[in-house]
Amino acid sequence: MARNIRTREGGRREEIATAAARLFREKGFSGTGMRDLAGSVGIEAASLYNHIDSKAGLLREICFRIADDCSTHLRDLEATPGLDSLRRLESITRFHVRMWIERLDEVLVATNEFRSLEEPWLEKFLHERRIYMRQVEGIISQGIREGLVRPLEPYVVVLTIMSAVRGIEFWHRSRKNVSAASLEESMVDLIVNGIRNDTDGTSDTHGPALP
Amino acid sequence: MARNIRTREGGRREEIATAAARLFREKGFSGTGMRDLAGSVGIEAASLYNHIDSKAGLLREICFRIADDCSTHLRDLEATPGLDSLRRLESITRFHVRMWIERLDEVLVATNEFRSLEEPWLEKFLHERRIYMRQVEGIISQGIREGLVRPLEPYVVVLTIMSAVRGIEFWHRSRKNVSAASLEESMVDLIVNGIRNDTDGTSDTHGPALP
DNA sequence: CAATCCCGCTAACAGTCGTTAGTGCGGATA
DNA sequence: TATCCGCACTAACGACTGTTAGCGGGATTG
Repeated sequence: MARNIRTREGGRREEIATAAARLFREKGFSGTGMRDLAGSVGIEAASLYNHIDSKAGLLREICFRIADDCSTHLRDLEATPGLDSLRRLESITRFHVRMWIERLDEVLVATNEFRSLEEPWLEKFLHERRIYMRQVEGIISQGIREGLVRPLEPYVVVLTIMSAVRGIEFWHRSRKNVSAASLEESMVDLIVNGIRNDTDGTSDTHGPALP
Repeated sequence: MARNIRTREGGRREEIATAAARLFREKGFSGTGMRDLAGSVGIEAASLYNHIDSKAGLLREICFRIADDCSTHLRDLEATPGLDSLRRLESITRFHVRMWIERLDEVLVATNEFRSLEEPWLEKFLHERRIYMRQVEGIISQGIREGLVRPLEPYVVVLTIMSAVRGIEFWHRSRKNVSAASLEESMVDLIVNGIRNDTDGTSDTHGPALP
C-alpha cells in the first residue's frame, strides 16, 4: 500500500501518473517497466511504491478516469434541453475530438491498453463502454427517425464516429500546418457532412463497385 | 537461424505466423510470450526456433506484409485509367474496409504493435506509411481542385478515412445483426456522404458551437 | 529539543523473458 | 539397410519483471 495516502499535496503522485500515461502510450502497458517509469520521474523503481499501489492500479486509474469523463459528458448532454439529435451527435463528436487533442496519452491508453486491466475491472470497463455506445446508438436511431440523420446502420455510425477521431493520433506526431482549432472543425464537419461535394444536388452515391 | 528454410511445405511455419498475429493482437507484442505462442500451436517454446528466427521477425513479417499490400493496391489503382479522384478515394476506403474485415489480426498488429519493431525496420515502416498517406492526400487535393470533394483540410481527410475503418474492430467482437457486406456499404457510404441528411438541400452545416 | 513521518535509497525475492545447446525419434532418401 | 534430416523434446543461460523489506536523512510537528 502506498504510504503517502494522507499527503497534503500529491504532486509527486500526479507526476508519476502523468509519466505512466505517456509511457504506457509509447511502449504499451506490458512494454513499460517500473524501472522505466521510475527513471522518467528521476527516482528508483522501489521508491515509486511510496506513492502508488501497483502498476495495475496506474492503468486502472487512467482507464476509468477517461470512461467516467465520457459518461459524465453524455449524461450532461442528455440533461440539456432544446437540442435535436443531430446537434447532440455533433456535441459528442466534438467532445471526443477535444479529448483526443488535449489528453492524447490518457485516451490512447484507455483505448489500446485497457485489455491489460485485471478482472473484475476489465469486465466493468467493457460494460461501461458498451452502455455508452448503446446510448449514442440510440441518439442516432432517433435522428434517423426524425429524418435528420441519413438512414444508415446506426451501429456502424457509432463505430465510425468513435474511430474516426483516432486519426488525431497521427496529427499529434506530425503537426504539419494544421491548428488544433482547424483540425476540430474539419473533422467534425467531415463526419457530419462526408467528403463528397453535393452542391449540384446529385444524390447518386457512386458508380459500379470498385475493386 | 531456423532450420527448415528448405522445407518443402512450410505449413507449420504459417500456422505459427497466424497464431502469432492473433496473440499479438489480443495481448500485444510484449505481452505475448514465446511460451504462449508455442502452447497455442501445441509445442514447446524452444521448438518454435526450428521454424522461425525470432519473435521480432514474426512481428516484422506481419507489419511489412500489410504495408506491402497497401502500397501495391495504391500502385494498381493509380495505373487504372478512367477513374476520377472521388472514385479512387472510394476504392481506397473500400480496400481498407475489406482488409479490416478479412484480416483483422494482421491489420491490428500492423496498426498497434508496429512500434515494437526494431531499427532500422521501425523507421522503414514509418517511412512507407508516410509515403502512402501523402499519396492519398494528393488524390484528395486533386478531388478538391476538381470540385468533387468538399474543400476540407486534405490532411485531416486522410487521417479520418484511415481511422474510421478501425471501428470494424468492435464489429468483429459483437457481430450484432450486421453482415460484412452491409457493414462495408454503410461505412463507405458514411465516409463518402457523412451522416447528415441533406435531402432538403440545406447547406448550413450546424448551429452555434456546442460544448 | 524530541518525536513523527514523508520519501528517497539499496538489496533482494521469486518468477518470467527470449533464446541456445544438445539429444533422440521417425520418416524419407541413397 | 545405412544415412540423413526435419522436428520435437529437456535443460539451462543471463537478463529482466513487479514488488517487498528495511534503512536513514531531512523536514514537520508536539
